Amino acid sequence: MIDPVLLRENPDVIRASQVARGSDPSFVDVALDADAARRAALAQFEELRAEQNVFSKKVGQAQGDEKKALLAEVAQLAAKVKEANAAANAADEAYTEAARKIQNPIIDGIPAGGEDNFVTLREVGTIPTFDFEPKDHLELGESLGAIDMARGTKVSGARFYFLRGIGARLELALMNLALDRALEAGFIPLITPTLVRPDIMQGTGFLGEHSDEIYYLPADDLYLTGTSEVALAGYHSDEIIDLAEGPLRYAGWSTCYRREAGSSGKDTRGIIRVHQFNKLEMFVYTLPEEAEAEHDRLVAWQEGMLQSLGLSYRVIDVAAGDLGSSAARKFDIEAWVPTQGAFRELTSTSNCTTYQSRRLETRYRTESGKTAPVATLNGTLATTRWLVAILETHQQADGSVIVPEALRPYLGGLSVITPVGV
RNA sequence: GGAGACGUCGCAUAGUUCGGCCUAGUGCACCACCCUGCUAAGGUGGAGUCCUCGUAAGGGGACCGCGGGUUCAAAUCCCGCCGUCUCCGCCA
Repeated sequence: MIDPVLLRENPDVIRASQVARGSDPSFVDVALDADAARRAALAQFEELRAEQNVFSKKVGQAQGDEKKALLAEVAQLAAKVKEANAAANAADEAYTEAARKIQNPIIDGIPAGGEDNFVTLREVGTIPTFDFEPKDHLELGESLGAIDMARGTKVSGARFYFLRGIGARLELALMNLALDRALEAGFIPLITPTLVRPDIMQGTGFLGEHSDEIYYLPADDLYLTGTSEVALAGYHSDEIIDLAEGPLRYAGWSTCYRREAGSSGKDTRGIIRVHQFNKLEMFVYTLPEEAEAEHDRLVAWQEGMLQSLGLSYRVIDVAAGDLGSSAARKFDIEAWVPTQGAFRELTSTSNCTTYQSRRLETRYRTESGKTAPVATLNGTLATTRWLVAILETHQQADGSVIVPEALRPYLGGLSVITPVGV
């Protein structure tokens, strides 16, 4: 939800943001009109209600004929109040609807344009080269006994898989490494619910543009979350939180469920794009003026992970048109996937400024004692997809894979994964 | 799934019988000041959230789990929903 004060006082900023995103700037004017109408309707209702309150008090004290007279007088007023109340409610809803169509104003200076207009901030690591024909992650995963796609499909359908043996262990090792890093940085670990109620799904903004992507259980009126961000954002909804001791940083682990409805035919091979995977997500509640610095810290923690795993990657500043509606800026980190000859997204971190917290009503107390919306940020610290880059990057000619040193302590010191007997 | 009880301004509670005396009382915690010399107690005052009008001082309105209804008037009566607790049933 956008800041209504910004809308009223500085609509041009929002218009410019809408244009940069490739969205419709006319929503701004619709919302402005709706805001004015809403306030007028509210004022009218409140005036009538005040009048009615005065009368009601008198009626309560009056007796006999005087009471009768007052009741006659006030009867019409009651009808008017009811009408004005309905009008004010309708106007308020109209405003909310209009305001929700406006996306979070982008942070000044981020690239304009769509998916292909990102700016590469830096490339880190050397792109691996092989003096043999590298295998892709699925071929490796199958020969290592780590990924079983066929049985995943048998049991659950396309885009489902089993991680088995070293594959299962590797994923747990990765998650544990990420969790330890998060703990070092002061994050509070959370294992989150993956089924949430409609109001939380709505509040986090996922029911809008992502609604096709979401699994829904009609018998229970619950949604399966595609990321623990949903539960983490809902965690402090409707609360006034204390930021005096610094930001609240949570590391949420959960399984994530995605329908991948719009991506048929894309990434059908292997575990790059699947209906179910695991993720450790960072989520931060902080002061609005701290948000950009925190955003940089989140990227730094992500880069720390990728570097420890010996992956080659680039950090991109995602263009305005490719942002979700809640994000004011987004950095993706993409790792080199050798058999694709391309960088593929492994992490994503968004600065949602106060947009998300306004919807969910998460506030803090300013020094003057007033409440104000907090800023929220989120970012990936590890997901199942990372196994793709790890396996492919560290493969050797004989089909074995070298375990990155950072993961070895979590695998009982194992340094090389070798193919299982075929 | 069945039966019952309950949901009040940070926490704990009063108020719901019989609608208006509730501008929602009290205790704890909190803030300021006073008193007092001592790991404390006491006194006085203040303080909720949200919207809105106003340069301001200061007004007005909404909020007693959520949403409707009855009424001149709802914390209080009626309906629906959500949640919590207890007992029973079922159960990976």
